[in-house]
Amino acid sequence: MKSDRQPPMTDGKQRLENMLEALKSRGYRITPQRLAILKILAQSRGHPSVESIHKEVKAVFPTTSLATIYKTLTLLKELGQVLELGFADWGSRYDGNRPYPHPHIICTKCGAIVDPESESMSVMTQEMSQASGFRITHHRLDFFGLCPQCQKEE
Amino acid sequence: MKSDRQPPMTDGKQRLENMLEALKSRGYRITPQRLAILKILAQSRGHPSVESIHKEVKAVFPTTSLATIYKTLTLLKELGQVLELGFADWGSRYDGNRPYPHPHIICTKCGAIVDPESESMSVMTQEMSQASGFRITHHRLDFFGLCPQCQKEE
DNA sequence: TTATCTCTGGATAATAATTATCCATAACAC
DNA sequence: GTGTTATGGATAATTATTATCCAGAGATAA
Ligand SMILES: [Mn+2]
Ligand SMILES: [Mn+2]
Ligand SMILES: [Zn+2]
Ligand SMILES: [Zn+2]
Repeated sequence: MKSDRQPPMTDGKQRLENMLEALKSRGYRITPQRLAILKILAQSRGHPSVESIHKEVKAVFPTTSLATIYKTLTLLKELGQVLELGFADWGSRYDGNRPYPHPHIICTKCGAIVDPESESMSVMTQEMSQASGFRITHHRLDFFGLCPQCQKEE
Repeated sequence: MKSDRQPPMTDGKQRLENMLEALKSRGYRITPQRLAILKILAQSRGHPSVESIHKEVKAVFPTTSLATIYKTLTLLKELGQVLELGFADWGSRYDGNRPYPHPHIICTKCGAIVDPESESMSVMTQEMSQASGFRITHHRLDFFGLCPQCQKEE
């Protein structure tokens, strides 16, 4: 009955507050450019790319450099406030709503990335650690395929 | 009872035959350089990098170019004979023994990559497909942490 | 408000893995 | 063996990301 919309852990507002606090509490300045980037990350549900963030920020501050986007993302990564999905073949994508490892489903045609609900990773991590002797710190799980929209257009 | 050694689907010999057949049957030539690369991929269990393959091949054919390694790996990927593990931050690693999606455990300190035994991915894939509406074609699952050796050296 | 001090943004160069290009030559079917 | 054509080697090009540099914005206190 209820939608297939995926509610984040917290709403965008709360996430923005968390990010701002993470910066402020460590003495980082809240500049207009940074604020704009944080807002985009906190509100977006589509795992934006560096380019798309840059485009959005430039709509408000036209002189914004690409380097500023990269710098801010690097900072947020260090503070654990954003999850980077790095890809070998194309640019990275970022999740500011769930800055911790979680599965993703990626459309290989249009590039859409969505967050499925899932829990079973923790048990699997446990098993892996047990069997291999590794002390596992994090993981990355991507599913690839065609989204419903792109299936129609086939 | 049985060892913790990880037996590949087939032994190196058989894998080499499969790869050679995949090339021959489609009209690709078996050059000394290609043969050397295939042997390395078929025998190695450590998910070699382009650089390490290059180094090994050059030991036999000193004039071998890095481009040749890349070309051969691209070809084998197209034929489904090697699995590429692409990383955003460092070079790719390759699995010639299990050229299909399977989990990996990666040491973030020394770069070791091992194949754990695991089955539970297929059920998880099923769930994901069901819940998201995606038609899932493949996946990628990496666990990151410290290998037993690097834990000791901490 | 003003002075001071440091952090940050913008411009641009540098980096590094991978891919593209070019052509002499090795592979292989005949 | 010969002829055709794919392949190897050298090298340039590509592209996402990082490093560098410095003017100026933001914080802070007088
Ligand atoms: Mn996500
Ligand atoms: Mn493997
Ligand atoms: Zn799509
Ligand atoms: Zn290690």
